[in-house]
Amino acid sequence: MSLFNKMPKAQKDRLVSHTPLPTLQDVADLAAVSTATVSRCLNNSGHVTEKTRLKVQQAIQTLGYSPNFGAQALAAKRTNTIGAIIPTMENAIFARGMQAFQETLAENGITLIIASCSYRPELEEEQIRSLVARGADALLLIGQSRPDATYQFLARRNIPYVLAWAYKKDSEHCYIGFDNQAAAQTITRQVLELGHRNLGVIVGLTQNNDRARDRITGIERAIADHGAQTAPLQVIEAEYTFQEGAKALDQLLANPTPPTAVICGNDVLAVGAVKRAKQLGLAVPEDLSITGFADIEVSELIDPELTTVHVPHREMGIAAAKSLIAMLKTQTPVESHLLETRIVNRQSLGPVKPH
Amino acid sequence: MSLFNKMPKAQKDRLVSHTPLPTLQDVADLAAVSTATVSRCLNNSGHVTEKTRLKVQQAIQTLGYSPNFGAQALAAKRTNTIGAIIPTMENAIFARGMQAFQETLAENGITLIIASCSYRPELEEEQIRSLVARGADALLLIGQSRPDATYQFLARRNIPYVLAWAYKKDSEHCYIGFDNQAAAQTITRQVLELGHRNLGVIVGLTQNNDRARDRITGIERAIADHGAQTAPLQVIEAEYTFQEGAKALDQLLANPTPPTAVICGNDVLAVGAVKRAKQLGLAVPEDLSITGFADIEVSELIDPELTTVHVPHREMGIAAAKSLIAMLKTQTPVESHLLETRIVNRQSLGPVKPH
DNA sequence: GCTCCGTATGTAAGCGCTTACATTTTGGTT
DNA sequence: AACCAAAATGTAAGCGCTTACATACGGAGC
Repeated sequence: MSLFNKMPKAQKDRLVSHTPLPTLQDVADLAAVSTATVSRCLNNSGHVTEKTRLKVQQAIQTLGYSPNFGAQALAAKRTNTIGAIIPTMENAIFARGMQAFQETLAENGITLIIASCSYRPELEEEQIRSLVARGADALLLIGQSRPDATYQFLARRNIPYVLAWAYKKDSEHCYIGFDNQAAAQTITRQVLELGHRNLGVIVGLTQNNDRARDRITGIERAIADHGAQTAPLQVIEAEYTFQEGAKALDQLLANPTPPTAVICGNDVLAVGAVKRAKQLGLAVPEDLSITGFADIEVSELIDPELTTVHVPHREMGIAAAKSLIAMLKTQTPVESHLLETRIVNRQSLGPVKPH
Repeated sequence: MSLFNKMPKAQKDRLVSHTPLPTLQDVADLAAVSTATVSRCLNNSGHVTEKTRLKVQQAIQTLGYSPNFGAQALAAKRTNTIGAIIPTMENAIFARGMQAFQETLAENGITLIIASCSYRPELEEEQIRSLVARGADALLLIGQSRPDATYQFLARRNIPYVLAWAYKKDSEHCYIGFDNQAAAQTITRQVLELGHRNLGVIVGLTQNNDRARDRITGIERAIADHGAQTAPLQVIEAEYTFQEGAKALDQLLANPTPPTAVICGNDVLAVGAVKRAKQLGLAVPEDLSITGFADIEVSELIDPELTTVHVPHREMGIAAAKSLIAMLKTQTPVESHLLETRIVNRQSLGPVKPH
């Protein structure tokens, strides 16, 4: 125990460089009102005369008062904070949506806490607990696949959440996203209609990633529906980097009967594959067609530009924010929200080459 | 006033679907110790027997206890939360660094709150206040240019901060970054040494962006130092998108004596310019050399691959996190940290074409 | 001028933790 | 067995807000 700690508070204050911050009480004193009135002004919860409101505002100004977050949270039992746990911030796939999400929250006076889980479910679990412990009033989660215990944890704590970047009809959960399977099915159908009969697939790692799995299902279904004879489908899983996309293409091409079209589960892999194809002297799409998924910026950068599935990233982020805010306000669940995807026809998909 | 609100608490509890969450007191009761002991276990602040620690842990388990954030923050006067305000999450320039930043914070039990300011200083100011009001213990800010009042606000509240993505010697602030000017100067020197005498520059909007300004200064200084006769430097400012980079190149090429080399203030613009050059039928680097800055992923995607300035993004994010944590722990300022950049020679820069 | 009532304001009880200080326990010495 | 310091644990006072309820106020209606 140091001497310092034994000092009376006033003496300490003189030694410590900064004076204590003004409190609600200080504001109330200066404005000659009660703390309750000041609090009412701050949260504009009505029942305050214009005149007193001005007095209080004045006092807040001169003192440079700013509310204490912990006290506010403790007393009000809410933090005006929403958490989001995404696989990674590095991947452009989430960047735009999260940006819109954050902007929308900010417009509503809500702060975003963000955490990433590197596609590792146990880390996600941990981050969920951590964000809740940090006082997140609500959560944005990506996709659906996680243990029941996690959902129970959230229910027990009465924490609203939405599952974004995915959609499922008639679910107990609130989805804000698009139908990965249908979208993949549609673009695959288009590939088939261009005469391709030998398809290759490159997707992200499907373990713990329901979106990637759904996309594969969509591709398979399109092939089954189409009926025309198709060579057995080769599916390669790869991490979300250009390099891995390139490597995956190599694998696909190593096959004695290489595919004439490669459907990729996301733009990053697709763009990596396109680059590799060009390096190998293959013309895209003349020798090899390649499609993407997500329509992120790079898809327009690569030459040839990528034919891909457009996903309304910003719209999704905004919708997720609005839904969460509504849930918080009404304390009741909110309907899922299906967003439309569409195919952007650019240059990387063409008809199959006649022999 | 509804009937509900008049009920005794016990009756309410029976009506409301969820029972109240367990508190520290509940844990203490179950473990048959005092709340102080439980608290000491939670914050492992020593002085607890292994035996009691186990008892407490047990009780926490069975109750599913999790501390109340507000109460903790209020009593401890800290939130274990660090805020970051970056221009945008969409831009890959910050993504990797922020990812590393967040990972490092998480390893140290600290949560990241993130906000973006769209390169608008008044919004940044607002976000700073907002994050502080949300209880951020410390802040990461990008670059240096902001009003004195902002720094005073932080000083008054005793909030440590680092300025990242930039560096300045002998500053009162703590910088964690690299020397934008020196890096730009070095790559420009290399361009000049390859015989180029007519240079063009494409940079981000310099208003409110000291990094962009520093890079221009570096370029100008390299030219001045080099001494050889050089055509007047054309500088175009552009927003951080591929499209704007392309447009800027058009502007540069519209000049009667177009540059033989274009130095770009960042990779996004550079890559946009490369794509445009190819569209115009210019061979890169044979007809036109183009350099970037940042070494983000796309620089390896474009063909030809970009010669650019490598910035240690992850290292910077980690260093920023560590510095902030140290400041929080020691309550004293921390030294600035200069990170090294280096030029990555790839394909987009070549010797000037002889006539 | 008095009553009544709706609205503005005040009072004060927590909210669930942390931590300084007080007290008890432990175990090594004599 | 008595003593004592060190270690473990307990006690209780806040931390700075929100909000249910109590009270004061002021104007309308008589």
